[in-house]
Amino acid sequence: MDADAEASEETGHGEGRDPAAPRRRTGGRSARVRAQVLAAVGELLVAGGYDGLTVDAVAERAGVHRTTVYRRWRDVGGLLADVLDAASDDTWRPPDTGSLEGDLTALNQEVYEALAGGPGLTAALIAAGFRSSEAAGALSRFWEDRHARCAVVTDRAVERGELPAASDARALLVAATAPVYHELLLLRAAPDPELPRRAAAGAAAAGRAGVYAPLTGPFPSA
Amino acid sequence: MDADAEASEETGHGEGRDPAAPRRRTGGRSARVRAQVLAAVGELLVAGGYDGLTVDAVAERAGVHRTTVYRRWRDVGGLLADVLDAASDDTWRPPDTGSLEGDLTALNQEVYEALAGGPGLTAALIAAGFRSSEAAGALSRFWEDRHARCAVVTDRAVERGELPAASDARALLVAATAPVYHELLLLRAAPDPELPRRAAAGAAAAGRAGVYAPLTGPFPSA
DNA sequence: TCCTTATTGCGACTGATGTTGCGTTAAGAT
DNA sequence: ATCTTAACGCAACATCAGTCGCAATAAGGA
Repeated sequence: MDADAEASEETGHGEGRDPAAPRRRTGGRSARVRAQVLAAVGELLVAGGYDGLTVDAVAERAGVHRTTVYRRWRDVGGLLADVLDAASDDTWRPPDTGSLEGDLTALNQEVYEALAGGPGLTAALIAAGFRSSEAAGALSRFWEDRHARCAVVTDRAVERGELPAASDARALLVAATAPVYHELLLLRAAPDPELPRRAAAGAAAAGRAGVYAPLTGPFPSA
Repeated sequence: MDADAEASEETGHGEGRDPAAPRRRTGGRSARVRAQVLAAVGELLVAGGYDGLTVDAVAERAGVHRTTVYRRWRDVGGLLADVLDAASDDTWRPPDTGSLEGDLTALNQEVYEALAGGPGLTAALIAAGFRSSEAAGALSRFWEDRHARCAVVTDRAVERGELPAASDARALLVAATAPVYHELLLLRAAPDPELPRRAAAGAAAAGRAGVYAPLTGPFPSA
């Protein structure tokens, strides 16, 4: 990761700067190149999936030389990692349907639609995570962010009395969504429109049964 | 797939054979080459993961020429598909611990141990499924076989009264195992020794609640 | 044993991928 | 305006993946 990572300090110190720290030039041309390249990545990805995404194709479509892309992003994984980081500052919120099972079903529906229709962006990013450690890291950050935002789903369910207190939001969310990813991505099963609802219902039932509450008794010790 | 697939007929017909069907030579040298190559694939895979598995490396380690590997297996995906098919005729049986949750936990434990320790064989095969359609097909066959063998877990649970009748064995199995794959393979979370048991408990609780029984009432019609 | 030919070995070739050295452009500070 | 040098463009180079034509080997049947 040598793109971005601009330190916010060492701007006006003048004298006491580290001689081994070159000042980045992030304005003007560099910013324009970056924007062109990231746009080209997105366009090529929706056009031809992961397999159509080569460094050469990106450079050509961005109107930039191959070497520039190699030096700044190293490989396709680095490109996707940058795209993912740049697109993660969106305003996504989990759905609020009024019930735990409804929220989880709606979440699964989003996952289902992102994965069911052919070679989509999501599948390409996940596939990239198996090739590039940079893309894998960006994916982990992306998912961590999504899980943090989804914690409110569990909180609301606890308030409604649908779940025992102190239920593990992450485990519940994984239980609900993992079957959808597993069926469509790993097992490559034929898309079943009932899958989102059924996986959500399973996770919700397990949650109601207290599987994701670490302690079922009233004594938190031991 | 042009390796194996030896037709069992047209052995002694003599006169009426198809002129466009060349007789395969599966004995002696060809069999030895195949064994050497598949062994080399396994050794390289446990040594360096998927990224260390190139056709050239396989050929060199097997003491075989590159062209031979390209002609018989086409690419790395074809190699892995053949390895997977050759290794699938084992005598694997699902565990029988006496309870549904115990069986699912033991299954998840196997998955966990196959995925938790570094870049294992399983992860390499799954990663290959994202690159080669041949490897993806072999993986689908492998998983279908495993799921069929695991149906007995659900049957036994129904007999014991732990599950309602006509529970969907596949959906239950996916609900139990998917979180393990998802955490370790996609989310790349730190291995949690409690994960197999917890995921199994969640699926078992959902199963007990009747989520995987299509009809809860006693009337199977409509 | 001999004959046919499937299969393998060999080397040359093409194209894609990734690297390096060097000259040019322009960002940012003075 | 001027200077320093980070970032870019360019071309040559190196490496790897994959294919093709041809000769050598050996499997399987007569």
